[in-house]
Amino acid sequence: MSEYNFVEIEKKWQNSWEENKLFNVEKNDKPKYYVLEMFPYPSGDGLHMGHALNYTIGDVYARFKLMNGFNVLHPMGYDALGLPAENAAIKSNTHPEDYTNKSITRYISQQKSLGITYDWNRVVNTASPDYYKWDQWIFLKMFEKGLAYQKESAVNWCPLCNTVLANEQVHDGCCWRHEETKVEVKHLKQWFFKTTAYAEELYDDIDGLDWPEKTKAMQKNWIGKSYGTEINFEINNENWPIFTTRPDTIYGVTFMVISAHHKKLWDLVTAEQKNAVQDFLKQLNSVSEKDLETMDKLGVFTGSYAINPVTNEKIPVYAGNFVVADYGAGMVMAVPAHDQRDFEFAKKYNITIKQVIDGLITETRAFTQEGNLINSDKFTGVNSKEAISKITDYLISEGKGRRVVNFKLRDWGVSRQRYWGTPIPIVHCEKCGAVAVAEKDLPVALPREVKFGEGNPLLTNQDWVNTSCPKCGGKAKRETDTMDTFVNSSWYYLRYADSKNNEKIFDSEKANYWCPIDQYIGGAEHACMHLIYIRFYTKFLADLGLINFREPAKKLFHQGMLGGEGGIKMSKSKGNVIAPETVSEKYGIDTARLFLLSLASPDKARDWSDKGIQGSLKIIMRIFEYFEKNTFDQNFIDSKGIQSKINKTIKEVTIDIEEFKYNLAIIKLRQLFEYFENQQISKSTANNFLKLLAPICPHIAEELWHKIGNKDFISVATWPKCDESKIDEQLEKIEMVVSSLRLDILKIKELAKIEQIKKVKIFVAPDWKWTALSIVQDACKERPDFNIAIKALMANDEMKSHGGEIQTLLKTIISKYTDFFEIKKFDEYQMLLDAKTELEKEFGVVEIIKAETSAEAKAKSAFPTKPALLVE
RNA sequence: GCAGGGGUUCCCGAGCGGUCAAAGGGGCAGGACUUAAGAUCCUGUGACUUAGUGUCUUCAAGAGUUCAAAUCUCUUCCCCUGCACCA
Repeated sequence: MSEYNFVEIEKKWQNSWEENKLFNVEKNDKPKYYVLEMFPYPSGDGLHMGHALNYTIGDVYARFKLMNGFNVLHPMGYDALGLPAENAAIKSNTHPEDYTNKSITRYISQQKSLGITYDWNRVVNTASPDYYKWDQWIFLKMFEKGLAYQKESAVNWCPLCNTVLANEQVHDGCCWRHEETKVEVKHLKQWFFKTTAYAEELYDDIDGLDWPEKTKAMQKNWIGKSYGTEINFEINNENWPIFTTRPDTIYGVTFMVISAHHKKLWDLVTAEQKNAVQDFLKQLNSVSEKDLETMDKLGVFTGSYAINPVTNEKIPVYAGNFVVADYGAGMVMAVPAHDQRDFEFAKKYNITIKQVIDGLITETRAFTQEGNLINSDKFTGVNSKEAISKITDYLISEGKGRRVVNFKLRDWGVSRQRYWGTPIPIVHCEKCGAVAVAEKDLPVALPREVKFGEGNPLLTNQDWVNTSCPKCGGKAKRETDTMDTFVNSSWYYLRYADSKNNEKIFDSEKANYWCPIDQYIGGAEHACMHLIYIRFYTKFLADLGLINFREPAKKLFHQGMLGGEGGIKMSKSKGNVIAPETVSEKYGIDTARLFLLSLASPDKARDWSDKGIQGSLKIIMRIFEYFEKNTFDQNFIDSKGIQSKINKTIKEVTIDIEEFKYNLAIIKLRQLFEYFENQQISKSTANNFLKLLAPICPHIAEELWHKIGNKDFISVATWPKCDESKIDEQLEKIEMVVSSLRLDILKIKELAKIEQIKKVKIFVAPDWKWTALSIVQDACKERPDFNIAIKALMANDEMKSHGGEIQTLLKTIISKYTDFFEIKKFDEYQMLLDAKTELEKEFGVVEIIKAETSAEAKAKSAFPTKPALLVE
């Protein structure tokens, strides 16, 4: 008997699948299905088990759909541009291109050993000019339509590196390379994509998506549609329209707060306040809103005053760290009496708190609920909810306000002052300004020769920077900002449809055939950013007429995170990263797949465990041995039990996999296997079992499939169909009854020291529903039994104390709930008759005795919820 | 801080109003097999109790709705994810 040599088996089938091009797809007559896992950033650390889990979840689904007769597109690619490659260049003097290529090579070899159904002909690599050429092409289209534009915006700046820092590179307000150097906030002219142009559609289309509800909720909150009023405040004779959802509190505005990152902040700062504001800004050493929000709410007076449009009061304007620069006007009207944040700010800086809604304001809490207006001139007495529209109407009639719909979503800042990104195809000409590079001149390729570590690397290659203007031919410089890497991942799924096209971004017909993605799989951490950008791009490309759909992914699934041994987060620094190759060598990748998927529902977090995987190996070895030991005959007739069990399993596993409940599918497969493990099964049942196993453990399924004489590949075999007529729930119940009776009999035999069983008598009350009722009725007449009866039926102690009046109630309850409690006892009686033969095989004579009346049933036992047994 | 999602028995995790002392796995304990170890198989694994059974205590904590709550509602505590230059 050969042993389970998983390394050899897995290699063999992986090669065989590749040689036979099993997973390379083209358009055909079958319905298409596009399964996509979010592509990885090829990090130098290589793939870890968490990636493997993600791809395996997708792979099981792709294999399942493939076997269900779909033409399945399941591609893989690399989101290869990004910060880590550049950090490696700075820290270890490796060129980002080399770092990336090395990482990709490693990723591919690791992924191939996972046995995944990727179509390796369609790989995309975003760092390749063949790919990012089309990122640049899209940029030009956006520029043409006015959706790509420049404006000033704040960045983290390290004066020592002389460069912009990513939020990630700022640690506690200091530079990642210079721990003593405080990061400064600087304003630079940067490129933006006008995502807000699609805000309404992005928001409205969420409802139509078959995505997790929580993700949809997060996107809605992120886009943040709100109806409000824009009110004109005058500051230094200039009009500032301020957005608010609470115009009802306009009479209570006692100060204004402008974002500390606002581009017009300095217009408001007076000479006397200059130093104070400068000092304040120095305290802000990150542009990350996360940092700002967790910091104390700080502010400083700018020296300017705004005029309240309804009261004409002069109110001070503060600069604050908790106001978002790009939302609304980047300034808020503060009503400390009725907003908690404003309240705390006012307390801190001793600003007047003016109450305008009747309600309780304490030392620590503002009154933020609904109420009647006070101190509000002609609106005094109006309910605050009504006042929202009344005051808005008034402001409109005075020409001091208007109704607006506001979105929290902001335009997407795509500029990065870094090397390893897609160059922005713009040339700055002294005369013509920002000019688009001609389409025919794309791609604007990254020059290899640059210096890292100080300033923007692209600026260090003057040959590349200096060019001529595409418009006037005069002297010009290239844009040295590159694009955010989210740009690359916003349309990659379309490129897979036609990944090698040199003429076009993709062939529309191909994209429309394969896309949108039917099932997208990736981490929940992308709920807001990536998953909004990809939707934005899809809508834009649809508007260009390139595709005929407006949403990228029909269905979305978030896999859970994989933690390290003992629940500790897997990380390089903790040294607990599990590499898939180590695992495949030790246990085989099928075992690893089975283990990872059996641990938890795919959307839940789970932890790696070296011990746990042994359990998975065990069951795989048992399956292997079972198929080694047995032969499978086409003409063998399965027992009714096996027929029922296999069909039920087919039915349930099909649903479980469809719904991503792989862990439950595995439990059912194990139970099926354990059921037939010591029996003979037919060839077709053996085939069906292996088919059910194939998506989860494809290699061993393929191996055993061939071993039992099949010639084609199980990976592309047809998924088994459930024959409902073979499912016999009654039979399964009987089996349970038989096995529990059997154990009971054996136990009695042992206890009673019976050498040889001569006869088994089983007593049952036939019409249990009726018997129970009559027992209760009897019991109700005589107090002593009353409690027993009621307790047994209702298990409700409260009932005891209410005495006789309860009888009527009981009857109702019993007739209503008897089904839950008692009716199955009658079923058991029927089953017993069926089970009789089964038991006789083992114990000789078995007699089933019906207790004819309730009195007789009572006599056998006070409350026999199980058949009474008498063994002689 | 804001937004979203969670806390289930020794551990990991199913369950998401009645058949729930709660699937499955792991661990642990006992038994079978073995010279022994390993592997494998069987049994047990909240407490007390019975031949079958029953009673009590459990699903983060507290309160509530219901004849009935792990499951529904509210409050509190803790954990995870995201917060726009990590991808």
